[in-house]
Amino acid sequence: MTGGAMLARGRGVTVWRQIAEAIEAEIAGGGLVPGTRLPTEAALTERFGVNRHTVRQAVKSLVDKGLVRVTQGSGTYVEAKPLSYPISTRTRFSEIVVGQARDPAGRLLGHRQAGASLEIAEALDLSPEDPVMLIESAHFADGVPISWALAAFPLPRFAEVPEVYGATGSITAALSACGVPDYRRASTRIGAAVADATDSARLEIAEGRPVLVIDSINVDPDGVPIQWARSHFCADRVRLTVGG
Amino acid sequence: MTGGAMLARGRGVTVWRQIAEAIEAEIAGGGLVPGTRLPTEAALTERFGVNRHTVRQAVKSLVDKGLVRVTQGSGTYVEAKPLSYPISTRTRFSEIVVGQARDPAGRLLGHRQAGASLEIAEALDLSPEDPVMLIESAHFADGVPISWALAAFPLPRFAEVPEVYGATGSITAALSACGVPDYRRASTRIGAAVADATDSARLEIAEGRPVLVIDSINVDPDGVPIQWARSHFCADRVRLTVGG
DNA sequence: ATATATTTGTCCGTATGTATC
DNA sequence: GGATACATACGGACAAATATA
Repeated sequence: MTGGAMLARGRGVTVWRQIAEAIEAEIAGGGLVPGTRLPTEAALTERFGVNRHTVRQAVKSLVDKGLVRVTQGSGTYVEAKPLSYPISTRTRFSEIVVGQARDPAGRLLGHRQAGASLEIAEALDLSPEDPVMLIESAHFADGVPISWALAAFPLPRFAEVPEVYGATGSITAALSACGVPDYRRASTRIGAAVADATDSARLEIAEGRPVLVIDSINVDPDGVPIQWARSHFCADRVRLTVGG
Repeated sequence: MTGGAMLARGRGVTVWRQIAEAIEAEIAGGGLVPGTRLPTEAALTERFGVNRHTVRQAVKSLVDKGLVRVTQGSGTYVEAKPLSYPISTRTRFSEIVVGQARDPAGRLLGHRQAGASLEIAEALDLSPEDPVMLIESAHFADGVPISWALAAFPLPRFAEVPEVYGATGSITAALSACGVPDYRRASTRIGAAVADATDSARLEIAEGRPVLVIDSINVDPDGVPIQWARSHFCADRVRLTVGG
């Protein structure tokens, strides 16, 4: 038995592609649940009766499709299916995650006071160099990093934001503590980039993977801008939706 | 005169970064209009009194920021500032481009009849393998590629789409010729990826640059799905906006 | 159409300052 | 302090793509 019984050689479909499709079918069919580890390269090599490089090429194609993630020294893991992330006037990270039966978390990475840059000043209707509170945070679903963000809040009104956010992991709670019971999304700009070293570390993805970069402005019920944010989403783990 | 009078060495800011910021300031200040060519590497080398490699690193950082584009053998050129692309129920490429004082164009790359894939069948409310017309097209602003798309239309209702689109470069005109005077966007899903060989060729960008991948469904006034499309936007040349 | 010059891309090096352990 | 790794800065040669005469 030389293995590779299901492989059709010399019929126009490369071997690595057949292997990739076989694994993909297992994932789609539910045989491989998100989070589980794929068989090792050695095991796949034996199972399909091919060279290790062929298996690696197949796995690489699945990585490029965002279906699996490889961690050197650990193994290859099935990715969760992308989070569907609606962009609306009432966009709340935790509500979106809970709505898809997953467990949200937010973590404060750091904060500092600074003068508003030109961009932030314009977004928040301030003058340049007016004091703002900058906070960096990371956001997770089921423990997997989804996004990280740099956000700016006008001072002195929102001086307590870092403290409350650090304790609760919730922007909604932090704003509420500052006397803003509700807020809504006033504008959203969406771009894309490739992950740099920071994205790579915070999102636990390789440099060069795609990220969605979203600039947003939230306003209070009176329409006064209270938060500017630039969020970096791991594009492999999220699909933004608007309308329908 | 050894050049580089405005460079501050040994003060914590690297030389290549100072050069990049100097060029960026010229672009922001209007001294370098979009489309114009930057001085050659040799010229910048002399002007700043540094090694060519240092200039190249500065230019590379501007490329990564999407401010300039380099073409081997030709030069490096200032990029146009990104097109602001609103996503709404009434999204029309040509209207958006004209609204920003730029010149839109659409080109038919190819078309073929095929059976609907699972994804397309679901989007258009058909059964799998029902006949659809697939067309590939590319879209430009001022002659610069902005996006390309694969679109599917139900048959036989939209058999004439390729012919009219090929002649006019307008989806609106093609649908109108098939008896659909108006249509609206029913759903939009946004993801991101890195450019593959196809994206690279059609958008005239390097492989590995970011692209925005947008799946959209358009419906006629009765709410019947008439078009599914997967568009690939050059992320360096577009910012999607929603709301505000 | 062909040849030449121009311009960027890549590779081989060397040396130096800085951060880290 | 010493060892090490890494990014920066510089020098030169040639290849590849483009522009031009």
